[in-house]
Amino acid sequence: MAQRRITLKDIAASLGVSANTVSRALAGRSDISVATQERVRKEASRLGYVPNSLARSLVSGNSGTIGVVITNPSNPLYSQLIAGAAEAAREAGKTLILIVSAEDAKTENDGIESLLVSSVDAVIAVPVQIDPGPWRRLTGVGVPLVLVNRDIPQLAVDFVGVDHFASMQRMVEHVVAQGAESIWAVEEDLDVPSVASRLEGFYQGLADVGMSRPVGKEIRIPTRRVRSLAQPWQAEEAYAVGLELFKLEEPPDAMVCGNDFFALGLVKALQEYGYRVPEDVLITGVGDHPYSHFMSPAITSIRLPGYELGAEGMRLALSRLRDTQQPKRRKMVETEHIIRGSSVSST
Amino acid sequence: MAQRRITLKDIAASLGVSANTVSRALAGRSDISVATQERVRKEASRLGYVPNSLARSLVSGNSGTIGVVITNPSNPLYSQLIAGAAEAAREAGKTLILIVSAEDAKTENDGIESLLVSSVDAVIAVPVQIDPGPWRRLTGVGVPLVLVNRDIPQLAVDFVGVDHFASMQRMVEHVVAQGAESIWAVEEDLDVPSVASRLEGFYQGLADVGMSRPVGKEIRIPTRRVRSLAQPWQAEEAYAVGLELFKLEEPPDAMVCGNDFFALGLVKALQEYGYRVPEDVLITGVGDHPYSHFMSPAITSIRLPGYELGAEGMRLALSRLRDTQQPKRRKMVETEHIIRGSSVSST
DNA sequence: ATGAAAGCGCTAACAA
DNA sequence: TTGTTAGCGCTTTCAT
Repeated sequence: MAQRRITLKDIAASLGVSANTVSRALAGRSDISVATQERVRKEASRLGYVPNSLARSLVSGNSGTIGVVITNPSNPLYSQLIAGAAEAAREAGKTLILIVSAEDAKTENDGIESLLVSSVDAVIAVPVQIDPGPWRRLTGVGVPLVLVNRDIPQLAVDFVGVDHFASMQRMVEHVVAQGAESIWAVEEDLDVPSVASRLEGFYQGLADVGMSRPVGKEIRIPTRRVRSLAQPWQAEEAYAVGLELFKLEEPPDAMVCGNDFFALGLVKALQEYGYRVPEDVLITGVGDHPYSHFMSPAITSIRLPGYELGAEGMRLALSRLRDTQQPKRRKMVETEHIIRGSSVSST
Repeated sequence: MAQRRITLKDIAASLGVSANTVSRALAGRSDISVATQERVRKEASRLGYVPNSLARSLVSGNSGTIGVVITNPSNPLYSQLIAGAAEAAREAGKTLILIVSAEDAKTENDGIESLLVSSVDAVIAVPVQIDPGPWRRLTGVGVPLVLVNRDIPQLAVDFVGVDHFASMQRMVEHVVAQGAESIWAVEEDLDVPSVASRLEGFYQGLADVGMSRPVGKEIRIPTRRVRSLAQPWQAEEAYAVGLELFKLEEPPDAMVCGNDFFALGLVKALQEYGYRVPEDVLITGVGDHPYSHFMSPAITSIRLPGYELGAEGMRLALSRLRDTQQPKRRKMVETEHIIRGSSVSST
């Protein structure tokens, strides 16, 4: 069963050469005769040799692994990010170590620690905490860090993200153009830059059209950290919050949500109170989740290119691995407003 | 910037003891004086010591890493699997190395190879290929393998999955009870055990109620491997296939789909031809994706506990790590039929 | 073109 | 209780 793995030494012994010769033959170095290279290669594959990257890394000083820290794979944005990062890592021959923080600072810290212990060559992360301290554990020992989607300006590291501010601002303009006069923003209650930017964009959008806070209102939906890992909680929670809310007051004529799950839940809650979407209330989301196109009404949303975020984040990390000194880069990937039935006034 | 990392030797030198003493002090071994332990610990944290797991693994023979091989993170089942596996790994203090095979055998093989090179202690995998060969690369050198959702009986390794056969059989019984007389199965065209089991269950369900193949028909929707990583393709593809299909022939009175995305796309295609769901056609899915409850009509589905699959798979792997000799286990997790509007006859 | 020796950071075995 | 030695598997000098 658990037979000892073949090492360079085994090949060397079997061939009557030194381990060193085997090493260089397999590395394809030019200072070794072609004949020997061939003999070694053949014997290696005959014995089923697999290089031990642990030993190799110990010598070379880099492990060939990249840490990826995300908050929640059940969020389509982040599952696509994983896909993009994995594909880019594969292309580069790097191994991907995954940390799931579950939107929890403690778990994130433990994850950072374990990445340090694992000697990852670089890290790309969607941070939970704004506190730069824990992340400096990485940058402090020279591990390149690339932040994705949520920036921490104090860290001054590479960043790839989307312009949540402008996206939401434009979404407000859209619903205003559709005749909305009373608009609510619906967001998670996370204290993270992406949510903050969208809320700023929300108020800026209102101001742009001469509206002010009285016609705009924030609904913050509490994040359920625990359940979120097993199942996205947002739609159900938005539905429940909506039911309670609409019992007390009339809904506005537009609700711009921070993600499509919220839109989903609110549409259902609204319908239970006899409101129609979009006739009575316009609804928009963010993320363009794969089902949004197929709802009735289809959900207006902002497409966030999660795959690109992951792939580009990985590329930035690999690039910095090659050149540590290059200036910090800040890359924004394009979003796309996809206007669908849920936000198009029928009047 | 990239300052050299602190090693045991640094602490030893700074304290005037041997590296070995430091090692054992930090390991909390009993053969070291409490006073020394305290001194060492304090100095270690003062210097910001982080153990090097590469070196540790090289000595100990196990890396503390578990490989997780999935086909596609954009599939909610597998994104939840990742979450479950990650959480279980975290609890056990293990590091998770992620491989995304993209439903591609070549990519999967490369992934297996890189897991070998990485010296993972164990692997849990949703296999693409039925060919046991590549997987024996792992089992052959004593790396415990746990298969999830898709079994490869020839390998005779630990398995955790769901009973796709019985689930689909029961789903057929359900639509028949709702009055369906002509039923189509809609599946991916993947040659994997899960799909095969559902199709067997489909025909068994028909046979159970005295129906035979003429009233049952298979629609196989081609898997789009490339696009699938960036975005789930199933709903769009099912929609497109549906449009073409219904142009040629009338739909049956029930369609049982292999996943909720297909159900989504087909409902839309049906509606474009003026058919109503569930009045004219009953539709069911598999997976109970997070939006299915919120569609109108809500989609009947089979809940697959992805998080549990991942967590249990990881637990099986860890358990085998502790005891290599224990008998192979085959664990089935419960599914749940969630009957919603899309499959409830209104007559 | 090849071999011998040293060492990456750590732990286990054996001394003292 | 602590230090010394050896070695995990590999690569990089430096000889030969």
